[in-house]
Amino acid sequence: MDDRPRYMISVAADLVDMHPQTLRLYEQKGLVRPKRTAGNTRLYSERDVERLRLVQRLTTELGLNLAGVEQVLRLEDQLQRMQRRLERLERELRDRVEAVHKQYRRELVLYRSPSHPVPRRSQWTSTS
Amino acid sequence: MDDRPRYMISVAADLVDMHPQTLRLYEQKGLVRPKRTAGNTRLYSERDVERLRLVQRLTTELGLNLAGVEQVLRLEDQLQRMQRRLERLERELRDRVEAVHKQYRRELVLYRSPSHPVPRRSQWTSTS
DNA sequence: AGCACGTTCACGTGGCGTGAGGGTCC
DNA sequence: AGGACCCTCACGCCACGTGAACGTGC
Repeated sequence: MDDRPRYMISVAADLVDMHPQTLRLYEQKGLVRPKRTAGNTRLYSERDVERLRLVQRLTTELGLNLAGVEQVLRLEDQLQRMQRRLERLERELRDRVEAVHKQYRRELVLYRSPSHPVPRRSQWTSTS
Repeated sequence: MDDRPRYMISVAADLVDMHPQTLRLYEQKGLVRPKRTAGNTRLYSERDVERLRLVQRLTTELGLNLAGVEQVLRLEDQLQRMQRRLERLERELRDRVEAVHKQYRRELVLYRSPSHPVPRRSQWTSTS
């Protein structure tokens, strides 16, 4: 949650076990964007460090070059947004169906005949 | 639609303007899987050629290495499957809501009072 | 004053495209 | 028999990680 910039480059490099020069290279390629102090010193946030770890996994374990890392980061971001949209849609499906049921229950109370009581909903909702 | 293997390697290489040796390299890395004749000659399908073009775009235009291409192909495939699932879910949402409406319309016909005609649906569906 | 930061340049390694050599199939 | 296929090996280039040199900030 608290994601303020805090680590200068040597600390960040230690945290992810990489060469400081490598971190500078990654910034130059636009893969991480650490903040800077007034004196131009890089400050890496926890999120920056996490991204560094991801880049490290992609390069050392999977052997991607930096152009590939950039594309993979882009696609994974896109995938994550689509994932969220999908979950939202699933929730909406449940809610909308429920809303329609509620609505009709209200209407039935208004319009039903006194001699014909409204049956329980569970008896006339067929779908699971 | 018709996607039979048909191009031997020199023809496929001409089609995508690449070196035949490069195509063999891509197969070795598992990026394309052309069929073979009984005499062990590679035969590329239209789909194979299309994949070659994609690999070409990723390598020459975007500068990925082959490990990166592999990951990007995997992610794009995943993205496409998720896209289809999303469309399916959107359709389902519409259909389910409609199904509930239909169900209640039937019920209202059965249970309404003769002195209280059922109002038009457009009047008691509030949500957009 | 000293140490870690900044940038730029140089070097080594490895991936990848391409060509050559030699064998096999139609 | 010739040409295009197969495979393996070799070479050159470029990306990238790393170190050095040198200047600047705390």
